[in-house]
Amino acid sequence: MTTNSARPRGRPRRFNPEEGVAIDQRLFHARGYDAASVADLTEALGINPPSFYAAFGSKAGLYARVLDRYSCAGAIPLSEILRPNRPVAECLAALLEAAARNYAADPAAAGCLTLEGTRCNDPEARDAARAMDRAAIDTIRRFIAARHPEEADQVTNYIETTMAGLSAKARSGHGLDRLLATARLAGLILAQALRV
Amino acid sequence: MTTNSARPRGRPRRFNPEEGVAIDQRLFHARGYDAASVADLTEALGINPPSFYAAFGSKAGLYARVLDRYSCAGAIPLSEILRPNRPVAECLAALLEAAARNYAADPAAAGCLTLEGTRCNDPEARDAARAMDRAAIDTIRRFIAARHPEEADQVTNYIETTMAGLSAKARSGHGLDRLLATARLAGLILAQALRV
DNA sequence: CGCTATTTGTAGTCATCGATACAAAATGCC
DNA sequence: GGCATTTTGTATCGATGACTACAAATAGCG
Repeated sequence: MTTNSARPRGRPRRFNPEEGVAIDQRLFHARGYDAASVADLTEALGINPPSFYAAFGSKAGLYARVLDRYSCAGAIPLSEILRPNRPVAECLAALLEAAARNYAADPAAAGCLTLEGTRCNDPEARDAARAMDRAAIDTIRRFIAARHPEEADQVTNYIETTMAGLSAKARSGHGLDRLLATARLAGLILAQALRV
Repeated sequence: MTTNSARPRGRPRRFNPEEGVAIDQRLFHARGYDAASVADLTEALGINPPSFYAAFGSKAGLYARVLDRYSCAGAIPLSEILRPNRPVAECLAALLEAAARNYAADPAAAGCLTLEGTRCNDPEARDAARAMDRAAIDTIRRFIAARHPEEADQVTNYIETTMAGLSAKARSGHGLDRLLATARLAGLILAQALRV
């Protein structure tokens, strides 16, 4: 067995890539994928382009890691909100409220990182964001279909559209109060739609 | 009085700027402001950059003319939908339905040109789109406030958020059927919200 | 101390962005 | 015809985009 030294062979890194992902996550969230340039991303990390590309491969590569991190740190915790032992309409109303709170939590990085990412102009980054978005939507649809199979498609469409609207309005300056009021109003229809 | 000749003095134009605005309107709508390059815009018109800048001043200048044209040709006809002699909730439900139809009308240029324009990365174009958006929102708010002053702000927020969501989802591929179903579901809450 | 491996900083690459300089071309006016 | 005026096409401009070639620097290993 070879020695498993704590430090690898060559010159040591002067920055921590994991911390870099966290820092640039905020930058991507604040400015959007297109408007966050590699020059911005490297400057925020205090490194030069070669270190950036050695660590992350490409701008889109870093963005993929940011999206992964976002699902664990920053995104709405779907599994905590969509509980199998609670009425579906109640869960979905809570989801919309959580979206309002989440999207308004940081005014400098408003809206949903993933949802906004699905609208950028880079095909690779856009596809990565869309894949993440689809996964979240499928989770919601399956949660609804488990108890309301007939209404699952329609209500899922309504939820994702409302969340997209909340994210868009958060980015255009709507604060917590307005988002929350809208989310609650939007949530009122769910009980009817699910025939509770 | 000087002679008002039909044709001005110098070399005649080989293209019609008004037609150019109409053609590039579709291009802006299809790709978004940022992704539609001046090279694209001039090629679509069959002209070279100098003719483009002589006629429109700048890319953002053309976009301002496109937004103006959109309000007359392409956008939702607010004045036809928000009728003072019809119940407010009914008008707003019709507005959401019109939005669904309008945003899905041309799959290659989905969503609302103005709403999508408010999210671009060029400050000048973004401000122009935001001004147009604010004007539309104010029209809606005043229409509601005329008969439901207490609920005007909240319901206006709900309407603009829902329309932003519909536009976003139209661009992400939702067809007429899904948008319409969502718009109708969203419209159901209006009667309750306005205490009719 | 060499030797290898890896990261670093400098200084670029090439493509594309929006926007222009300039002279030839095409018209009206006299 | 000759001049003034305006648009045209060609061929760029400088700035910025993502990305890299290359050699000096810094470590472990023998």
